[in-house]
Amino acid sequence: MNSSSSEPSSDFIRTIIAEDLKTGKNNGRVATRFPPEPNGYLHIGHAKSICLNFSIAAENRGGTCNLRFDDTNPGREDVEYVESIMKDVKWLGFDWQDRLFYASDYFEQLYQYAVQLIKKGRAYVCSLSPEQIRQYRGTLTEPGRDSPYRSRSVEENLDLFERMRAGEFADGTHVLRAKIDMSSPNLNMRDPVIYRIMKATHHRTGNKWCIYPMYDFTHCLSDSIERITHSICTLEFEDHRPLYDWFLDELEVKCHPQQIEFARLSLSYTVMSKRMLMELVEHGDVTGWDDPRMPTIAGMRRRGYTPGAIRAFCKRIGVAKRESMVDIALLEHCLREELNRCAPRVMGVLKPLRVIVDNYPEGQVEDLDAINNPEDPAMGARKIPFSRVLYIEQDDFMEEPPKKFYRLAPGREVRLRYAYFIKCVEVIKDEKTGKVVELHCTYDPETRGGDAPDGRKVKATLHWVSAACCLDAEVRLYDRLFLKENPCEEKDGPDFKSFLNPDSLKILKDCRVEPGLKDAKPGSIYQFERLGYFCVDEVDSSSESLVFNRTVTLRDAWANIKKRGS
RNA sequence: UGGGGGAUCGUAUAGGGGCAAUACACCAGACUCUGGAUCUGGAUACCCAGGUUCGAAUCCUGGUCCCCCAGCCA
Repeated sequence: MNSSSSEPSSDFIRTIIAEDLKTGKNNGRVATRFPPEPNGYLHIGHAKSICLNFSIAAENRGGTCNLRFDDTNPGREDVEYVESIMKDVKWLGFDWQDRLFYASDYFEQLYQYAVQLIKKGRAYVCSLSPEQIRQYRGTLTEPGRDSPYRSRSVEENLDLFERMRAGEFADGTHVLRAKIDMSSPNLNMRDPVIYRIMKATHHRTGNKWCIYPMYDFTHCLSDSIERITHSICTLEFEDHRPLYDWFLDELEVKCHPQQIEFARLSLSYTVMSKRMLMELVEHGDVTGWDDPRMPTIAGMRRRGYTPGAIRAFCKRIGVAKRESMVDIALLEHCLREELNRCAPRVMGVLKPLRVIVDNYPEGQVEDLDAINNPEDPAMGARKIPFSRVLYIEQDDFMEEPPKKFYRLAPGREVRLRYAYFIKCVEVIKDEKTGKVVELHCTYDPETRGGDAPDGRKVKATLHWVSAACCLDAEVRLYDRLFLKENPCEEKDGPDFKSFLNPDSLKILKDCRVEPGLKDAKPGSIYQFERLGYFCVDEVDSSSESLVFNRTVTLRDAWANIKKRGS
C-alpha cells in the first residue's frame, strides 16, 4: 500500500481520468469541453470550470478542450454574450485553437437522431399543454401518468414531428418527448421533453428552425459528436446522468462520454447566479456586467485582477463534490501574491494634507531616486521630484496620537519615503471646523534619500507627492459588494439585495499622484505604496483626467489595530 | 413511507486501517526606508452512536444534518 510520495496530489476527477488512461478506456484520449450558454457574462465560478477543463486537457499528452456554445434557447441568447465569453476565456489564458463549436451546428444531426428515436418507438409527439404535462408528471412522491398521446404510431409521430419542423403548429401546441418511464423515481426520466416549438430568431441559425432541442438531448449528443471523453459539469446535473446515458445508449452512438459532476464555486460576500447578477445589472445596482464590483470576469478584469491570479485561485480551491463557500480572502491573497511580484510601485495620496517644509528653499526642486519594485531589481528605478510644498495622507497625521499610532504627530519625526526625515512643528487648523488643514514641518538635509548619518531611527515612513509637480486623479475605492457572507442564505427572508454594501464604491476626486503616471496605460496596475494596488480604468481614464480603480488594498496591520481598538 | 448527492481546523482541500497534512484566515514574535513583502512560532478539525480490530477519519451497522430535482431553462 505504499505509493511513491513524489506523485502530485490530484482531485477525484483527475484520478478518474488517470485510471481511464491506465485501463486504455478511450484509447489514451482525453477530450474535455467548456460548454457555456451564451445568455450572460462569465463569472469566477465559470473560471473554475474553464481552468479545470482546459488544464486537464493540457496536462495530458494530446489532450484537447473544446469551447462549445450551448445555444439551444434562442429566446434568451445573444451574440453579445458569445463575444464576451470568447474574450474572457482567451483573456484567462486558454486556447481552444480551431475547436470552437456551437450546439446549433448540430441541429440537423440532432433532428435526425430524434427521428431515429421515433422510429425505434422511443419518442413520441405529445400534444398536452404545458400545464397538463406538469400535472401528468406527478410529484416527488407520486408517480406520473402516461400521456394520452404516448401510444401514437411511429408513422403519426414522424408526420407530426416533420410538420412541427415545417412550422405548421403554434408554440406550445406539441412537443417531442422521450418514451421512458412515467413512474421513475427520477423525475428527469418521466418522458422528458426533447423538442419544443419556438418561433424565435436564433442568433446563428436565424429563422431556419422553429423547433429547438432541449438541453438533456442536445448536450450528451453534442459531447458524443465531438468525441468528448470526460464531460465535466456541476452537481445539479447528477440527476440527469441517467438520461444522458439513456440517449446515448438508445441511439447506439460510437462515442459515449462519461459525465462527471463537481461542486460549483461559491464565494463569500458575493453572488454567483446569472439571474442575480442580471438583476443587479438591470436594476442599476452596478454600472454593468463589467462593473469592478461584479464577480464577472469582465468586472474583475476592469477591477485590475490578473488572469494569473484567477488561475492560481482556481488551482488552490481544488475540486470536490462537497458544496462549499470559499473565503474571498483567498482570492485576494492570490491577487496580492501576483501583484506584489509584478506591479510597479508608485506614490499617490488619496486624501491630501498639505505640508510646508519651512526650512526647504523656496522654488527648489530635487529629483530623488525611487525603486520601482523592491521584489524585482530588474524593474529598475525612477526619479521623483521633491519640493517645499508637499501632500501627505490625512490618515498619516494625528494631533493626539494613540499609543500604537506611529506616524506623524506634533513634534514627531518621520521619514518621507526616498526623501528626508521631517518633523512636525506646527498644525494649522480651520478656525470654524477645527479640522487640520496644513502642517508646517522642518526637514533634516542630512537625511537625504531616507537615512540618517547619525543612525537615528524613525518609527514610520510616509508616502507623499510634491504639490508643484503632482497630477490630479480620481480614485474609485471598491469594496465587497455585499455585507453578508452569503447573501442568498435566507430562503424566505429578505431579498439578497437588502444585503448590498452601501459603501461598495467610494469615489475620491481630489487625489494626487506622482508625475510619472501622466501616460499610464489604461488597464495597467500599480502599487500605490502603503495603500494597495490600483488599476488605470480602461473606460473612463485618459491622460487628461486619470481614473484609478482600487483593485485590492495592501494587508494593513494598522487598520487591524484600529478595528480591534474600536 | 420518492430519487440523487454530501459531511475532516474559522474557510477550502489532502489523507481510504498505523504521528490527521497543506493553503488562506487568525494570534504572537523577528526583520524592514511600504504598519507591504519576507521569516519563525502558535491555537483550532475527522457529524453522532454502536461494532470489528492491538489500532478506525478510514472498514461494518444504525442514525442525524445539509444540498439538488416536480421548466416546453441550462
